[in-house]
Amino acid sequence: MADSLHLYDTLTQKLQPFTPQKAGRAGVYCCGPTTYDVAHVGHARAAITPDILVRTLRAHGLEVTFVRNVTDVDDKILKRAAESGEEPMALSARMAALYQEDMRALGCVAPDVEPRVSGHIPEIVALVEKLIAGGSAYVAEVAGGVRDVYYAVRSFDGYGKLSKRNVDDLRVGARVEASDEKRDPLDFALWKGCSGDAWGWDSPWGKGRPGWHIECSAMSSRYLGHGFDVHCGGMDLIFPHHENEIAQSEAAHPGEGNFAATWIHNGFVNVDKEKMAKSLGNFVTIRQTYDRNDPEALRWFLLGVHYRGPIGFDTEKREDGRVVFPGVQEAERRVDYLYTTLERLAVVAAGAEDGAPAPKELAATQKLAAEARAKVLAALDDDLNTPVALAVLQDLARAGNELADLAVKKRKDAYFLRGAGVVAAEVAGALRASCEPIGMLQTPPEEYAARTRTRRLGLLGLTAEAVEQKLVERTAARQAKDFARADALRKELDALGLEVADSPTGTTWRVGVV
RNA sequence: GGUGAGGUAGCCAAGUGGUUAGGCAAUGGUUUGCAAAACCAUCAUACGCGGGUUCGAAUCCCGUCCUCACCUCCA
Repeated sequence: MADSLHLYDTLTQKLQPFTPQKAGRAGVYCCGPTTYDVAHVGHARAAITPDILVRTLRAHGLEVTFVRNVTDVDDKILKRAAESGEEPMALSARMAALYQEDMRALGCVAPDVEPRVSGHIPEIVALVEKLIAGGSAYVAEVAGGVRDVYYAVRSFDGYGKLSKRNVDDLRVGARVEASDEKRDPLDFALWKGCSGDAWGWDSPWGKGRPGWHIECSAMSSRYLGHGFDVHCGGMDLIFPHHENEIAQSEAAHPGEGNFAATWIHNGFVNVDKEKMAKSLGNFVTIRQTYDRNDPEALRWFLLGVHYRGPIGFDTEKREDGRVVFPGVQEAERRVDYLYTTLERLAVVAAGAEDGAPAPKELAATQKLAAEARAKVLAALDDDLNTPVALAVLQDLARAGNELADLAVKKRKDAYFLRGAGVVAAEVAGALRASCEPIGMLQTPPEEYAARTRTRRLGLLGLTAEAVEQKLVERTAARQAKDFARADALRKELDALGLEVADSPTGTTWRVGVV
């Protein structure tokens, strides 16, 4: 596989063939959340990108160690906790749990290791000591006997190589804070000292907290070693976060090569062409989308655009005041389509007979099914091109529906149905197998149908019983050939957002995407 | 100012030298007691603008306009 997967590497700014550092294995590190608030859609995108990468690597048979950290010690956490009177670690733990829940619902594979800063203070302290000993960092006295430790940016020759900046440019346009403690305005904190009663840990420099950046150097090294395969994160982390990680890690491992072999960075989620961000106040939380739409719809929505490009997230305010997310709604209809296709195929597949020959007119469909997973993997090999992967799935699903339509048309042709059933099973299997590398369709169809029905009925303020009652009435009217009455009832249900379908085998209903 | 990412048909979005995705919307059709869903067809000789290279350019080169992001916390 090593030569089929190509990833765009931020460091070299080129599409690079992926070659594992250790044969048969891959180490992936992803910058996880700082746990001071609930995650928004931008965080979902940042999580789903490494998810696709890890799935792709595993689909190729590599043994992947996926590390995603939790930054549970940070000034923002301290500030937020102080506002509400909550203990900082309690806030962190609460937000970390919500984050994990959000990502699990999104269908993201769980990290193999999910290290927290609070559990790795000794590793961080050791790394800072090493940097001081190597001349890359220095201790600075702050008022009141408190001591900080700073990284001396100019001591590292490669500084700026990831973000394509040079230190002098930075200096000119710098809005970097100069302070008395820093020898150079560009220097950044490795350890921030604090007084006795403040939130902190003991260290050789007195009580304090780790600076931002150092935790990722310490924890990635602990679990993946220096020079692991892929480091992921949002594009806004390139500078300064990842630049600083490189400086710290490479200074601590002189002569051991690059900190990470490949850097991939996902683009932003935009609202009105502007980056979704806490500071702009234009963010929508992941849970807000889950309230309205299925988590799998959000996944489909996010995969519809290549990870490096911007993706627009629209919100629309309806007359009744409710806010909807048109893009995610559209995605939910697509997800419905896929699950419905699986259900239809299952019906046809139930009529399969072992060894029955596949009908000639389904030869092209069989071919599509046989090739689908390989096509999805080929798309993912091309720098995780998920939009192309989705197109493959839709082509296959269309073929599946064509088959199901044909089976209805030929419902009296027992010979055809036995063979078509075999093909239907092939298509359904291919659909599932092709969805697996992108984490779609991982729920049994009936479970998906049940959970979306429940959610949508709730949004509409309806109960299944009320709907069923209307349908009983309508069925009676239809049997009495009172079509005027039947249509009136249909109209009524339709206005409520319900889709009623009459078929030879009876009437079914579903709630449309709301 | 420095650095980076983008501008593709009504909308979203793949495509990086020659047969080019996929989705949404719209219109027509198959099906249906009527519908919905599904399927078929059309919309699609589109690629910010101006030059150039080439037998041939959305794709390469030069110039130019516009948008966004990072340079401060940020996924």
